[in-house]
Amino acid sequence: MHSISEENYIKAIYHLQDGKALVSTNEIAGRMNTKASSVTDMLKKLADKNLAEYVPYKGARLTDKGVQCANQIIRKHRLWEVFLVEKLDFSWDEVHEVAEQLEHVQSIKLTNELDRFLEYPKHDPHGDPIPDSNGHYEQHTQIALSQIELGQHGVLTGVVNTSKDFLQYLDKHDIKLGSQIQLLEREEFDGSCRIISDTDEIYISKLTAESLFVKI
Amino acid sequence: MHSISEENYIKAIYHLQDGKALVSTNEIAGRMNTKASSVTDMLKKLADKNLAEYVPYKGARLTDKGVQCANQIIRKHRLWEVFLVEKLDFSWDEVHEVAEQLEHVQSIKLTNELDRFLEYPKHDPHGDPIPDSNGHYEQHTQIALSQIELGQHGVLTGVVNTSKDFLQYLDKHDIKLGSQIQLLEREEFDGSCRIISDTDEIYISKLTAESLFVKI
DNA sequence: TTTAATTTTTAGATAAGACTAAAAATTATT
DNA sequence: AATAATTTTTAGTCTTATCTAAAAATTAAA
Repeated sequence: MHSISEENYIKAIYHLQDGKALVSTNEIAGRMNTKASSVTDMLKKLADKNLAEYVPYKGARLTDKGVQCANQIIRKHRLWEVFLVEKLDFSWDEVHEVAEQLEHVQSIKLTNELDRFLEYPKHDPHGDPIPDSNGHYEQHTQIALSQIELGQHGVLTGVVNTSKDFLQYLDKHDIKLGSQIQLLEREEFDGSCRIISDTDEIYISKLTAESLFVKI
Repeated sequence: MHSISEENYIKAIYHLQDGKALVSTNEIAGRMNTKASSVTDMLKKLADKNLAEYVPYKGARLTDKGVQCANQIIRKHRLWEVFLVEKLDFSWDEVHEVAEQLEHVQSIKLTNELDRFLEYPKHDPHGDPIPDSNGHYEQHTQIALSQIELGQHGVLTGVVNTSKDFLQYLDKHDIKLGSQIQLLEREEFDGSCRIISDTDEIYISKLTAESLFVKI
């Protein structure tokens, strides 16, 4: 179908184009650790294949066909992440690199059977939604833990910070997707919070509270 | 580590070199659907990397390092085949193509965790042995069904013919790896056999009997 | 054992994808 | 608005892995 390189560009543009009319060559180069000239070459190719609209000197954006393609890659990536964490005991911070490889395996049957085997998960281990076989997904109403009211509780559904250090910090405190979280107290002067995660009472910083998303 | 192309050549040489002192360029080209000139190029490269010994005009053979590498690729391939059949409901004849892709994913942790998840299977769905993480495997004592004595029984441990048609034929008659098989009768004039597979009594041709291997 | 047939290698070309350096276009600044 | 700074593209090179066609080596046959 498409080369691994093409797929990686499609994915990068998809993640960058959120809202924006056009994504610039340099933005793509930055995200992919490549040079602008390489990006230009690929944008022409993606435009030829009707996967992206490309306006020289202005940037590019995925066509509907390109978005569809991106959704399938993301679907595979996130399903594999669920598999690695739930079945193979990987931790949050270890899955990405391997999922980057697995997402390029071409077999519609493989993807759909994996989906079934995992019992049609709606979100990956970071809380990001998993598109179904038609590319559709529900963006759940999540709110940052730093935004909810005192005493309120919710279920951890996602994180915005996916750095290794942060994910390991969460693991250490046994804060995981699906954890029941209640906000007990918030210090006004520094925004730090006292919360209950499942049964443990812990203190978290403002930055952490802003990085955790819950469904209320 | 090694490119996908290199890995495919290593695998091909490994399967061809059984016993033989050297595998010829043309044999490799034939197995890989490529041209002899491409094989020559790659043999030089593998020799440079100390993965194969290459004697111009004579052929090549894997070094110990090459054999080790081949075993790891085969280990991954066969583990994925088990996964596809046991967990994702693939049939025998559907797994190969997908496993060919999955075997190139680089992550030692992935391979070993998959092995654990599948409970350290000793054989793949075709009965071929799966090397352990050190590259060792036990070649079990299997014998063709056509060779055993009347009345004797065994467990189906492998097939030599892996054509789609043959595997589908076996599925149709519910003959699968691990099936308890007993030889009831053999016609001398054409070598066909009457057998019991688990609970079903069926007739099979000489060719089929020669293609089924059992552990007695 | 000399010629014929086959196999293998070399030489040169091609395609994908990435790079550097220079040129061109765009945006920002005075 | 003219110049400076930045961004983007073009042109040309490199690497990997292929291929074709021709040359060289090996093997088979007369």
